[in-house]
Amino acid sequence: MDASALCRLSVALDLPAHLALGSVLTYLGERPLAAGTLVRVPLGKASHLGVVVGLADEAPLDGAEPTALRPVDEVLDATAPLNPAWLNLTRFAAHYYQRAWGEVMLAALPSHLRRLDATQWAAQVGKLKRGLASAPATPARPVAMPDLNAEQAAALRAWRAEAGATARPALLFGVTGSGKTEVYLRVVADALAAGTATAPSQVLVLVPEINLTPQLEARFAERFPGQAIVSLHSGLTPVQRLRAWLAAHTGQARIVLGTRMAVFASMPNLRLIVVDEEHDPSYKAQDGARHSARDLAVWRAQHEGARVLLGSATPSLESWAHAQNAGGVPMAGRRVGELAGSGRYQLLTLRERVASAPLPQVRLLDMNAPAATADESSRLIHPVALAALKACLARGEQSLVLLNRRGYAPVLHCGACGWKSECAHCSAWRVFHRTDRTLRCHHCGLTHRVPRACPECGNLDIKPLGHGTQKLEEQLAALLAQAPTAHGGPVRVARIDADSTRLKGSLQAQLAGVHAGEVDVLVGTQMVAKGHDFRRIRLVLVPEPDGALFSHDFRAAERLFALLMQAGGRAGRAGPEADAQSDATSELIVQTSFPTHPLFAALKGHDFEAFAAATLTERAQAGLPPHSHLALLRCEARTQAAAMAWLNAAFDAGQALLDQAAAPGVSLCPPVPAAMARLANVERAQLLVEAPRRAALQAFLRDWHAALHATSAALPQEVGRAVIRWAVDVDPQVI
DNA sequence: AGCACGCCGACT
DNA sequence: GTCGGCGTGCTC
Repeated sequence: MDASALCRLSVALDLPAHLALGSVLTYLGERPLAAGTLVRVPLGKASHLGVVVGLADEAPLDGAEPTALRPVDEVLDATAPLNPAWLNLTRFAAHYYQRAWGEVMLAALPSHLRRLDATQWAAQVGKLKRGLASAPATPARPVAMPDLNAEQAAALRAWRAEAGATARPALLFGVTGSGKTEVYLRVVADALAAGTATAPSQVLVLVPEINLTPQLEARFAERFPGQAIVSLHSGLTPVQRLRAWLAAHTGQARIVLGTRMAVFASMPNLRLIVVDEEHDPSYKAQDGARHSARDLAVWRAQHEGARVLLGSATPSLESWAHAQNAGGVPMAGRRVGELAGSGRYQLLTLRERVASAPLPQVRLLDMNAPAATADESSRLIHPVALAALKACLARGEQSLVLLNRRGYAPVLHCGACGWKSECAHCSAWRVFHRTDRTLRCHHCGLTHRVPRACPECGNLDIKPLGHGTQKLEEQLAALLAQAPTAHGGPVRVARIDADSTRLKGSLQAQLAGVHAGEVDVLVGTQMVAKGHDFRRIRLVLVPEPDGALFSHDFRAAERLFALLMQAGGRAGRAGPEADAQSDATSELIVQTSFPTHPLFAALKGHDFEAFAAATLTERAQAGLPPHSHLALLRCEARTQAAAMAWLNAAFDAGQALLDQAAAPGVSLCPPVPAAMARLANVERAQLLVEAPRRAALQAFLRDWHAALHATSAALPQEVGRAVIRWAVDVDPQVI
């Protein structure tokens, strides 16, 4: 082989971040390969999947020049290379979230691809192409579309009024039941119609959870017959995911529907991204590069000439601030979408529920009142709430009781010696599950049979403290046992939570049972509050929301408000299946010991805007997001002392950088143990970084991150050995 | 992270 | 005499 014909290729690989090597290595290629080409390259003994990111120049490599570059093993060229826009997206995400580019790219590719050689890859691609060629082309019949109400039409007009390079991201702010999905369907139809025969448009639709994909996929399939729709989420088998990814990458899939991972789908003709329930915390990844799929969706759309529509009944304060006029100052009393003004985001507003179904009445029950403290059952279910449940039963209506705590009781307690069922591996209680008589840690999975007697003192009288969904289900059944029902039979109480839906398909089956009217009272966790329509439910009861009001987590109230609004929205949604008495008002009952809390006043008025304005003011005063930008440096170690020692060194290194005044306004908080200090026998601590401007935070993180490797190398060996890993979390969800 | 090489106790 | 314990070190 003529050595002069060889070229040096830069190839990004998924290498562990603490490796001093970086993630882009240099290999010899027989010919230049376009950036974005998939290759397999040797590294040590094994062959790894990598992505060509360019030709390496003749300058010396990072660190010592290796004695000999190794040639690439093979080129996976059965498909087009990943396009420059995708490379830019992953590179931006890597920089922004302080991770290696190769790690982000390889995590964004279907994992099954790593196991294929060039021949197997070509076979997969061929299979997909043949499959598509033989699939009967469904004729694209025109589909009957429901009429838009005035607000939906106005929102669509406003959306269409912005076009081209100057179009802003749009925030569709619409109460539950206001018909946001219909607006999504219309803007998707627009985007698909705007494509050309040679480059048919592709659309990406993001949803917060896998559970929501089937119903949305059905809705899109019905509206867009003949258009290839694929789903992309972690519930797929590796091969299914590979196929869906490939369909998106080749441009054959016109609509890609998925969870946060789908924001990285390779889509050569991407024209539109819809982010449904954009406020949902699930969009923020909690492992690897802790990216926000919603934020990346906005960035991606703006850099690929696509448009982006964020939708929510309770937008994130970040998005809400962007949709206000000057500099994020909220403006109360805004009129409908068409008047949406000069924010960074276009605001589209839907205030009315479709078919004018009324919003649920919100009733607060004061749990300090004598009626609520008379006996144990009243402390759980206020007599007024119990009466409302009974009235529902008598009328043959369904009710939903929402408790965000699964299991029977959150902790088991010995009254004699004070023993509690703590987890041996986590700083948490093991939860009492009565159905299988176990104590289970919900964090690490540690499970034991419930002891017959106190393990500390042998006392036989150990008692569950507090209540979870299992106990609530049991107690409601007891409290309602004698209540007359419209169907004449005994009351039917059912429970839907992560425990009852462990088996594949069981959530859908249980939801179907509720829809079929086989359940009178449904007990559930937030799982049932999200996205599922219960047209027969007239009453939603939230017995214990107070925990979130005074949480150390500054976003807890925001999440509670969203959950309560969403829960209330489950009640009495109008629709073709709504029963005859659909004009009857539905009700959201909230039991609280703090009835004067301003959150509840806003809830009563269904007034997200008031809640957002008040919360934004508080955040401004406290210097919290969206008025500032945060990052966390997290450290995991075998001992808390090692984690703290490591973070203290990182703190000093960061402070030294700040003393050079490189990043204006950035400040560091001293390290503290994490809220859950021990998880699965790993001690965790963290250090908060705060900055008034995103750019300053980014500049600081870049320099700091580079310095941290040297900092940790300089620490005493026993600290270094005890540290398991560390990582930066940019824009953390909880601090 | 893998997966080597590398130097000390219980087995056929 | 080997098989294997996992301690350190390297991977373009």
